[in-house]
Amino acid sequence: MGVSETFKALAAPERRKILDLLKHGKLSAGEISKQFEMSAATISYHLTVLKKADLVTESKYKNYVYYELNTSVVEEVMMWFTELKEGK
Amino acid sequence: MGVSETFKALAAPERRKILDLLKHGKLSAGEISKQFEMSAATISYHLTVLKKADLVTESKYKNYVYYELNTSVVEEVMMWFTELKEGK
DNA sequence: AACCTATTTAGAATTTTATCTAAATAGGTT
DNA sequence: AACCTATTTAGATAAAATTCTAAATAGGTT
Repeated sequence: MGVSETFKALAAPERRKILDLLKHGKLSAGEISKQFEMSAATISYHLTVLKKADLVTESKYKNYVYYELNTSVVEEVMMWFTELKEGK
Repeated sequence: MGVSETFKALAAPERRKILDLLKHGKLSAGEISKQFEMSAATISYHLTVLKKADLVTESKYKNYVYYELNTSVVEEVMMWFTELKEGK
């Protein structure tokens, strides 16, 4: 829930790719997993990191787990950058 | 020189604090170091990380090394966020 | 040259991350 | 209930990041 977790989450290309995939809407863990070479367990790990950083939210339907981009945290980090740039 | 390096560099609170210190102008490695409990060697390490991420630039004067914020990379990362948010 | 101050580099120890396989859990369907 | 599919958790291993102390380098001053 802190800025460190957010940046840490964004530091891995795999996780940024996941966010990119989610730009156009919800996807299940499996649908996300298919876009990578890594094991489903590893993708699950990356999804957990993104979830802890509040960059995605999850919802369940049947035996699927859907992930969705959480743009409010993106706003928060943009704010951080703006303040850095403006020397506030 | 990549987005990963930038985010990785920003993920540590010590390094974000260094950037904050540099918001109002150049500081030498020693002046920065004084603001932390850590050894000068460790701060030097963090400065190297920031330098590799292009978040700071360095210049030498006498036996001092001055560090300065590099705002152009900040712009670049803001762009990345904007595209994520706008779903481009 | 000898010395002093500032900073970085080297090497070691510790912690954190990332990945895999195998097993566990959860929800349907037959 | 038995089974199948989707996903996560556990445990192990390997790699990367963080920190320290001690030594090396760089630039002045005396």
